[in-house]
Amino acid sequence: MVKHKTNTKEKVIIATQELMASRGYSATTVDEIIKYAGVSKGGFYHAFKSKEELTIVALEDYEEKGWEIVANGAYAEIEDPVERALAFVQFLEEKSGELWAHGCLLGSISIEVANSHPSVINRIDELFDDFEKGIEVILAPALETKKITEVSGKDLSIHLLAVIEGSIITAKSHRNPRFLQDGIARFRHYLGLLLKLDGVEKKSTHQ
Amino acid sequence: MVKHKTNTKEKVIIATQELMASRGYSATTVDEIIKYAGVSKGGFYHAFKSKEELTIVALEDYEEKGWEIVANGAYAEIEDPVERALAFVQFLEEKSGELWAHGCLLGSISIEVANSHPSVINRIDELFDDFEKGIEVILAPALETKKITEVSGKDLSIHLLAVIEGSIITAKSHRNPRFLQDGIARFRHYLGLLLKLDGVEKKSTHQ
DNA sequence: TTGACAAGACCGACCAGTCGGTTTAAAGTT
DNA sequence: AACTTTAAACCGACTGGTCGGTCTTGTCAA
Repeated sequence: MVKHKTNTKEKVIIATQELMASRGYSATTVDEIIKYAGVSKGGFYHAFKSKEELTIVALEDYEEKGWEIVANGAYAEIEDPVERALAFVQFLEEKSGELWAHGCLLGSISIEVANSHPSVINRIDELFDDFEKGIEVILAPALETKKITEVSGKDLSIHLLAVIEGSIITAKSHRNPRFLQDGIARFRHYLGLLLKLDGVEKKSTHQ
Repeated sequence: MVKHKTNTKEKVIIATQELMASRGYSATTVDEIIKYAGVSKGGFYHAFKSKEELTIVALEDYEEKGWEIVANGAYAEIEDPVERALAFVQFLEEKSGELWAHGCLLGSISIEVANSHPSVINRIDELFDDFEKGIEVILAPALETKKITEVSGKDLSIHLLAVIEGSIITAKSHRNPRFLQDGIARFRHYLGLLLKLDGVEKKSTHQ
């Protein structure tokens, strides 16, 4: 297989991720995608058989790239499980602007396709599960170390994802990305209380 | 001015609220709305001048009806501010299926119109603010009673809204309304820890 | 030659919105 | 009560434009 210089697929996928994360599925047209990507309509339909198939590919690529950034954070080298879990959440907080600059692709799409595009919502379901399990691996050891049984690692990872998705919505409606950062910080505060630590630094500067 | 009794507006508004909450703005067509409402195209455009104007009216009505349900909860009669705040969150938990049966209209729309329909997103911004202030009035006294200053009532009300919006997304993608209930319960757990209460009952039953 | 793409005309379905005409019912007239 | 008047409420075929997707022709690199 010889590699070509111009990769239509990649450009289209990136355009789709940015446009759909900020506008959703229906409001993002194929014509907009190809214009944003600098690609022709013929090239587009040579690379993808439909808008729906492209969406699934874009979702999978989004999960892969996103998790790569998360998995390579410095927190991973901390040995103490409790400190590692808290550092992980702080890492998300710091990288939130980069990770969800245009919104979350999974969240933006899942809202509108739940009853109309089964193949898409099924894939989103699985990708959310992957994220959840990845986060659980980081949070659960902290709970075990502190012998906390009232909440499971799975519960916490589901909740963290909900906080992120919800904070993206409030950040969008208020047109202020700080709401996302503060939302994650608030989860960290919860986690700190749960792990019975004192002095977890926090900020609250909405406005 | 002669008054004619009619319910076209109301039927259209209800249809719009249900359809747009579950599909978003772009994916909800005017033809679908009128079919769902059992109204003609002419009747629709006699009552509303455009889809965008209808959306704003539907949002305002949504906020009004939603807050009416919330404001009339039994929690309001509890005198102790701490118990009242916790009962309020539990009330939301119990009513979540009714309040957000099809998703949240504000959340579903805000995701996709942030960069395309300024008048709509401005109104959503204000309506979210109204909700926030309404919740703050309920949560802040609990913090004052317990002399908690590390988090403000405003911070908490913003966070609760984010948890609800985010949990609606995870509930939709996993096709399981329990995620919403559990998300609110998790916030109640946080609030309980914060108010330094022991024995706040909690549940965690994700599959 | 072959495969990856460019360019863009074109298709039928569907979109938001329009328009001329019809129905309804309250109010005025007898 | 029986009529006419009036205007709002309502109807649905229709319009211009956009949608996702197809198709043909052509370019260029390996």
